[in-house]
Amino acid sequence: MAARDYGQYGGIPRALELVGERWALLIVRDLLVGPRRYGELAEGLPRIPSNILAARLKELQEAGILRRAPRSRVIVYELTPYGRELEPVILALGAWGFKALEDPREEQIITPDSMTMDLRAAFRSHVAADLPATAYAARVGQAELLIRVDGSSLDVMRGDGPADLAFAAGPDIRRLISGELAPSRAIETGVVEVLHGRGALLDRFASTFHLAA
Amino acid sequence: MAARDYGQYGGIPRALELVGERWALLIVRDLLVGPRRYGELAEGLPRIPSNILAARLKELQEAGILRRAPRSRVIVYELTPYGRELEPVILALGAWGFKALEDPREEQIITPDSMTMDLRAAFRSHVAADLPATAYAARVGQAELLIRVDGSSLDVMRGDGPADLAFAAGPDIRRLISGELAPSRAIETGVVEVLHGRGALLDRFASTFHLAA
DNA sequence: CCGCATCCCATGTGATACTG
DNA sequence: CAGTATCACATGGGATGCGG
Repeated sequence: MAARDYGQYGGIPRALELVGERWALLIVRDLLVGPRRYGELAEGLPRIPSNILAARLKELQEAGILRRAPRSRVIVYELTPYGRELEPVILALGAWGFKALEDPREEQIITPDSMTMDLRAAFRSHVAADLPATAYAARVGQAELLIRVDGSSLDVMRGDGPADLAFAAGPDIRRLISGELAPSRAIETGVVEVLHGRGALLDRFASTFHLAA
Repeated sequence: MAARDYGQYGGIPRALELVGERWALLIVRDLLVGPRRYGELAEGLPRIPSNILAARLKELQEAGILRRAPRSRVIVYELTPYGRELEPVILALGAWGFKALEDPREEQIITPDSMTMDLRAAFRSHVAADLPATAYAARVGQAELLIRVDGSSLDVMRGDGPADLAFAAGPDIRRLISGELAPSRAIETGVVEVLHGRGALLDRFASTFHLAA
């Protein structure tokens, strides 16, 4: 790539040369959830122009961060091992940015992949380790996620499924994760709507996923 | 700021809105080493145009990441507590990018602040904890650094001073830190020139600072 | 001199249209 | 569906200017 140069020799300038261009880290974020087709990426990044998506995919590929892989007649993009090493960076960045979230603007949407990575960033494995295994089915905006916590491991999948607690919420779920809003209050005020299961399990959810300013 | 929008609501898009613009993270990196004046920042970022530096400083200030602080007649820029929380992000990014470093291009320089943060990223505190306290005086390119390791704590200062080992090196010191080049070979081949002290201490340096692909 | 602001041009980006 | 092509525009880069 060797695109735009910062004139410096060091780890950070080098990283920014590789993934510092606009949209690049969002593409990597979505691919950290799993391999994606071109159209799936475009769908998850609604405002990216197609020429930019194509250009970034080419650059990230040349940088050895992702590869095009043929999967039974269709092509998917997947991270290379080196690309997957960006996970700590993305999680740290997401945790930091999460704390600066304000109320969503009109046009801002929540995608399944973005929600998945935010949950990973907010996941407190040491807390979860002391809690019983739990499955949550969450609908947040457009995103339908099946969240399974078992010991200190977290698995987030798209779609629905059997769960101990099923709930729907809007972007205000951020207030639950930040601790700004207690679980009981979240239900009372309608920020979270319990669809199935004991609402008390939302306490467990809030202690498992927490990211405070 | 609310500059360019990604149309998504989440931690990572939010972070990129705040520090995703070109040069922003390099400014934060230098300020993580310590407060800096406008001219010092410009000196450490040789290729940044002055209008961009001024614009970024204003944006980062409005985002609550840094503040202008008057220090006895002159103004310095320093990180706010929230800005300092970017340190894990910068270190993770630097560690990742370090592994992708190739041979330096002609115009690429090493600045004291960039070298300092790279050393912090490569520092293995658990290794250092088992080694005797050591002070290194390193001259790498333009940068003169005094590196003091004591237990699991690391302190890097600009300038010279008393040290157990003083050495000079070029950008190829990367090969020492990546493990590509053994300390003894580094001295033999002239990659590292020992100025003072026992060359054997370079072994200790290499185990203290290590970042392998 | 330091701390910017202004100007101009090259390049990257964004919206739309289009093609294999 | 998976991208290219085109073109208007915003941003970045480099030189220069300028007030305190």
